[in-house]
Amino acid sequence: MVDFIKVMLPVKYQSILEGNSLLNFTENVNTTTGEIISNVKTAYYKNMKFEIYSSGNIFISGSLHKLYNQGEHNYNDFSIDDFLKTVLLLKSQFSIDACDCRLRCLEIGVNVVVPYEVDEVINHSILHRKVSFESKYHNAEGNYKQCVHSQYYIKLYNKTKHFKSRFSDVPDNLMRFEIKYRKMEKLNRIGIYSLNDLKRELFLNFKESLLLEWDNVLFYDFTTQIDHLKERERLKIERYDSLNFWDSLIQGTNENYKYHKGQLKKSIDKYSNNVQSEVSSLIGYKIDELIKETTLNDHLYIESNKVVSLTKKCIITNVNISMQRDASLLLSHSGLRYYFEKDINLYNRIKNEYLSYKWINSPMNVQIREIAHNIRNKASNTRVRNSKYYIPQQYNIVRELGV
DNA sequence: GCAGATTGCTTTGGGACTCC
DNA sequence: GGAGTCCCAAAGCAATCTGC
Repeated sequence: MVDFIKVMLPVKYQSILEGNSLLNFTENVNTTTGEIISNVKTAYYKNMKFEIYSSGNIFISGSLHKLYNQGEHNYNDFSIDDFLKTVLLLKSQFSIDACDCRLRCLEIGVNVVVPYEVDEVINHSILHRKVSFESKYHNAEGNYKQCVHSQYYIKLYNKTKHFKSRFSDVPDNLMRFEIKYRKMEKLNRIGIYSLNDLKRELFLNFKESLLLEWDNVLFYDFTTQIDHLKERERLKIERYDSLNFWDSLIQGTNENYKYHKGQLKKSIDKYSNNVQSEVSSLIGYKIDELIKETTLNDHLYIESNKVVSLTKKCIITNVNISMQRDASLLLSHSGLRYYFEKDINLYNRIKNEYLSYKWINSPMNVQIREIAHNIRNKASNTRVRNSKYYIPQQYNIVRELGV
């Protein structure tokens, strides 16, 4: 959940960092005179930047999430336990105490697999608290959309697009929603001053903030079905998809803006899948998963997972189905429920692939029933198809494999 | 024996294609 | 253009299995 940080360290760390063999500090030098022309020494370690200023100020900045991943990426989940391990890594490798890390900047965010094209979701996010989203590009982060407020930024990323070419296990439709606090006032108000203040219980505040700010996105729902309406009514709703329309409203009275926001909400409730609310639930689930107490030392949890570790895989989805009954060949209800509770990313990937559009708004138990149904349909339809193509005496590799 | 979980098979609906 | 055919995905339904 915690990603980018910028912290200030006390002056005592100058000699500690300069003496650390993992850090190679460099300075800008005039190549003709040999004179040092900058007032800062800089070193890099796995995406983290270490700066020592001649004034005595020392800063570390970068993504803790990427540091945890060897400086490579931040597309996977970064739980509170992973964060705490990374803080311990700062201590063990650089002798940096979390309580000495005075926060200057903090980014919190969450990666969720959404059941839609991420670009569709991002492109229909129009405003955040009356401020429009701008398209941005960053060497390390790729394309993203950002909304600038005086104390914080809101950012939306398509992580699949950004990382898929480099990492094969990036899930499809992976969206990142992020708040970057560039002023500490809001965080100070809830007692966050240093890295050491980022305790488990405070992460519930982060959940609240992320959900609140996602809810504050003015979103035109691209699943809105209004073809059947009279043209006049349809055009009234379609104009809500235009940034220009909302821009003109922002210039006008607040009442008018609120009226149209209300009308947009009504049309979303009436004619769409309510994508924003769906994504909100996914963000909530994901955060709950990231901040829950670790079970790594829980004996019963380890024992129960031993069963799952005896890898027996579904012949269609290729996921582990050891939690189902012994004779199972296909991922079914209990397996899907297991993944819904323990690996929502995987569950959503399976849901995206096997749940038809018709059931997308159905209750969870119905969705699970239909996902399981479609998985066995796939097995059965494949079997029927193959039986047509192969004559009985012919060697059939598909039959041999049991598909 | 019963309820729920799991599976397999048949039927249905719709899209793509061909032919007249 | 529309009738016929093929193919595929999804829905419907019944049978079997499992745990209590």
